[in-house]
Amino acid sequence: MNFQPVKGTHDLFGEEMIGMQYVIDVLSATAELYAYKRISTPVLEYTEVFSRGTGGSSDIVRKEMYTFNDKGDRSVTMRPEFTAGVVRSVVSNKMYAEGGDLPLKLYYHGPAFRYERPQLGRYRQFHQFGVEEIGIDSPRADAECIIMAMQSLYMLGFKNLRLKINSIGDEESRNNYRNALKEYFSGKLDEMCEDCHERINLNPLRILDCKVPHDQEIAKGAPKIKDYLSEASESRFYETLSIINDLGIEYELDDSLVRGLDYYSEVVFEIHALSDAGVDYGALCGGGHYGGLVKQLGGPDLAGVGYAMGVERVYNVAKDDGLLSELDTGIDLYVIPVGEEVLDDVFNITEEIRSLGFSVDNPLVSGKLGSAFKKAERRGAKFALILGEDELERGVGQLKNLKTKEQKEIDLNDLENELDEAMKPFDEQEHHHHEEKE
RNA sequence: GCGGCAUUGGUGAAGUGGUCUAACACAACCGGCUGUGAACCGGCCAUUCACGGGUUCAAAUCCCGUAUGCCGCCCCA
Repeated sequence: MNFQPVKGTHDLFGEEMIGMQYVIDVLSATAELYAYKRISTPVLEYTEVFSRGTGGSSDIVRKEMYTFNDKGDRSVTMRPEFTAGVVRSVVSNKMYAEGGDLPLKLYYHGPAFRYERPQLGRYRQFHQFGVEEIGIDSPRADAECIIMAMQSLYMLGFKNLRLKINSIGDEESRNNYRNALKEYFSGKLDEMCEDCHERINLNPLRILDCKVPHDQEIAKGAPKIKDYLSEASESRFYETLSIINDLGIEYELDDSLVRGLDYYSEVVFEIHALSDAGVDYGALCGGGHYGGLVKQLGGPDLAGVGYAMGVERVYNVAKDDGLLSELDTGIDLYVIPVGEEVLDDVFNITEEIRSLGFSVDNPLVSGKLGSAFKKAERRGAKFALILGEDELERGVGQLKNLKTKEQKEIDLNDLENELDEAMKPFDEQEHHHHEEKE
């Protein structure tokens, strides 16, 4: 028996776990700065939440979902993305009715599932972090959302981000545009790939996303969405752009950017980053405005805006760029007992130190002093506290700074002050570290 | 879902049909060494080369299938 993890899934532990957690912490902290509150919704939803919410024309819903019937013969799906589930939750709980504190500002993170061919930076079980702002319909809200996405990546230390942005307009704009595209492509369909034959009926916007070179050539001559935007959509788009621009954030207009999910309307965006090593992990972040989704899922006619990030992708680029190299993963202290006789006392003293708020460990069993030091090293301990019979009799311990190798005798009856004193330089160091980052 | 490449111990890997009961290195563990992490020395560490089948006197090495990984397509975070 040699079990492997299920294809496209992987175990998260050690350095990677710490790094992923750090990424999530920074993204969450940024969301909190923008007054967002965390929400957690179920992994499982009724399939209809996604088929109606995420949209039946999207590839995600059409062929990438983990869908099955439960023992009660209900069709359920493991979420392929969060937005539909979060909006469903907003509607189920009538959050919009709660004292009228709109807009709702919600952030989330957790695993999502798509049945795809695994590749670098793409897994079947992967993690998303995202935000949804629901109940406000303003270009300023859209702009704030985009700015927050950029800001949270800057907080992680990213320098070279590419913000791609486009508007796909309101319902009316898109209908007109879709018709124009159908007309343009229908004459050229013979030269185009099979997928595009389907796309023209399902959602002609998606043809613009086609990666087949010849199709791209044809798509270049296609009508542009910007020529079909209603006056309202157009002015709204330029207002969003000017807010972003005023903050000095650079963007790139990309009229082939249409996004794969059906609920988007008006402004849509993606953030890309190549790692310093030149590795392309794909879009780090994607999102946009959605006008009709809340209503589509049975709620009132509320607009929303949001984005989602791929946590693994963000982590991978951040790691390649060395942004995670100084994460502090060690414990404060490792207590080293000398001799079998002191184990009980060491156990109790360790507990006492924990109650003072320091992370501390000891080997629990007696062994060679050298191997205890090695354990301390592997735990990343900043200090070792050596305790033998001699010390315990005198009520003292040998506190050794494992980095500088300096050792001094401390009073065990005054552990709190002694340890606070010893840790001080480390706390300051960490403090500076954070300041540099922000 | 389609196409390409890959898969040797905890890790990096050598090995392209017999000399492979798989080199070398690192790590781990044990001991020399029962109060300070080193160095040194000794020991130990894949009867087995992803899994299943085939070819052959002989296979880690060739062939087929399966699984997984990576790359491209598709799609997306």
